[in-house]
Amino acid sequence: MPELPEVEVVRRGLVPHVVGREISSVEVLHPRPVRRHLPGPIDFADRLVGRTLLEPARRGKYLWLPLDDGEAILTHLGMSGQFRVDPPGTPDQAHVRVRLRFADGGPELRFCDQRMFGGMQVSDADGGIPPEIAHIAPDPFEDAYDPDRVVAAIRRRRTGIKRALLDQTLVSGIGNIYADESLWLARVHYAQATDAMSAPRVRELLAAVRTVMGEALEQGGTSFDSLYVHVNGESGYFDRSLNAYGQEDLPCPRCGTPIRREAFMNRSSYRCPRCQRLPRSRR
DNA sequence: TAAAGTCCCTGTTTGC
DNA sequence: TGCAAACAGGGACTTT
Repeated sequence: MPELPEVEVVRRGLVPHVVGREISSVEVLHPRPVRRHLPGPIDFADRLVGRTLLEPARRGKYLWLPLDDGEAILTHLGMSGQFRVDPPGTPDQAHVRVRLRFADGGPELRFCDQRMFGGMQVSDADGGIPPEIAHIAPDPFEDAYDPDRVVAAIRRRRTGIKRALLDQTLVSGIGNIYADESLWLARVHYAQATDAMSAPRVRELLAAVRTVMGEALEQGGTSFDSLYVHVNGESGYFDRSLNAYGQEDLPCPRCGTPIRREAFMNRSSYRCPRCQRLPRSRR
């Protein structure tokens, strides 16, 4: 499931394959992945033909391919989206939804998405951040990221800390996996009340977020059951480094207590029942 | 199956 | 007190 590190790996992987290439044709094989492009699939295709791609950019889990006219192809991988680069004529892998062909006759770009939570749309980005994602906060690796502001915003909330970490308008790029891993590293319970956390504690947790996602990035991202792969089809290795997520009943690497899985927000949360305890309520 | 991330809807709280 | 805006939480969407 692609979160920030996986999306960044994809972005870097795309750079040598798309920059400076002119799109010659676009094939939309399923309407759902372009559902956010309100003028429809035909307009989506028409708008792109003849355009040249610039260097891919990213904020949080969103990735966009800027075009030479200031617009951009804004994409989100959802939970199973992939970009694949393959020579023309290569048999399609499963779930190819959109295909871009290029004027140079070289490898084509395929957007594959089994579960179709992801999507693409042409955005009037005007050379900057697409307006559709202007409400998304900077991610921890951007220059615009300001930890002080994020700490303050989190402490103003009245909710559980994991819910706040997953709120892309506070800080972007964090999904279920890295939320659990960061909470484990910082020894924080997922349900910890945000307004009861000290500023240094929140700052510590945000530092853990950066640490965890930075390490994942170095290892090429996390991979699960082939849902996330590099543009060449290879998967990342960070899943071998997970300490909490998906580790139910396995010993906590820190204290040996079995990791527990609990339902939270219609999802699973993994935590060490010893390292990550909920403090007694202050109210 | 259960699992994922985002959007949308609803209900509540806050601020002027 | 009244109203609008912001916030919080839950479900839908989709596939295997």
